[in-house]
This record gives sequence, C-alpha cells and structure tokens, in this order.
Amino acid sequence: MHGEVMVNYWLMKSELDVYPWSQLVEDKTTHWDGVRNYQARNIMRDDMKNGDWVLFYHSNCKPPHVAGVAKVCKEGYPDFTAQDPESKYFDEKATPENPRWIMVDIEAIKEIEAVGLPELRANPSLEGMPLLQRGQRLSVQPVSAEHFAVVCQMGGLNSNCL
DNA sequence: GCCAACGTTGGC
DNA sequence: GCCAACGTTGGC
Repeated sequence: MHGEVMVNYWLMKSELDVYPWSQLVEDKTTHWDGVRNYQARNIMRDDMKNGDWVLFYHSNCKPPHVAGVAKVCKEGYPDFTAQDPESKYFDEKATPENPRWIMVDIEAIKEIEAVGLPELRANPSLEGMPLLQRGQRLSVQPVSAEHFAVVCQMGGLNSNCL
C-alpha cells in the first residue's frame, strides 16, 4: 500500500541444552533444523521472510525465558538433516524431490536481559500472546508487533533501536 | 518425574 | 474418515 516492506514477528523455541542463544551468538547465523511439526514447517515455508524479527526462546529450563532477538536471514529451504541417515532428525520419507521438512536461517542480532515465562504471564499487555495460551507447544509461532515490542522492553531493549 | 495437551499413525 | 493407541512437547 505504502511501498513499505511488511515485516513480521516470530518466536522460536530452542531447548537450552540443545542449542542455546550463546551458541547462536558464537555462530552468528544458524539453520533452524529439526522442526518436525507441519504447522511450524508451514510457517517457515510460507510466512517467514528475510528481515522478519525473531524472539529466541529457551525452553526446558527454569524458568523458560526469552534470551535474545534474531532476524530471518534465509527464507525456507529443505531441511537437509531429514535426508541424512546419520542425523537424529533423519526422516526416511524425505527425498530430494519431496524434502518434506523445511528450515530457515536466522542471525543473532541482540541479546536482551532474560525475560522469564512467569514475568511474561504476569504482564497484562501480553494478553493473548500465543506462547501463553494453554496447551500451546508450537516451536515456531507468530508474535504481534505490539507483543514483540513489549517483550523487548521487558528485556531492556527499545525495539525502535533495532 | 509427572502429566496435560496435542499430533501422528494405522487398523478398520 | 473415524478413533484408539501411542509418541512428543514442555511447563511444573
């Protein structure tokens, strides 16, 4: 409409002991392999675009928390680990013709002060955030622009400065 | 370690 | 296409 590029916001979960934020900082960028859920795959395949912002979330730790802000730097392409028999993410149904699973690359942008799940739950301005919904367990999920800004603020980062 | 909430699989 | 059994996620 106004010639502006539409930017979207996402939250991606990583288990702290599998791939922590500190590792992404060290690597600078990484490919988000191992997602084996169709809903999450479809988001990566269809919706995530270069330049989209990502909240990097640590799950399976106490407390679970948002640890940093990342950015999509490569759009959806085949998750090659699905075709690697040596990989723990191997899927015999994945082929070069039909890769079945998709990943994106993300790039570390900015660390924030850890914002714990209890804090997130306690903040009224985050009402309706998918992460906080009962029973949700999608490892890649949408975040509204407003919620993204609030979470950054809670972590000591003014998202306007990104 | 428990278990609620899903998602997937496969027999019918 | 239903649905029971099973597997996984992930907070607690």
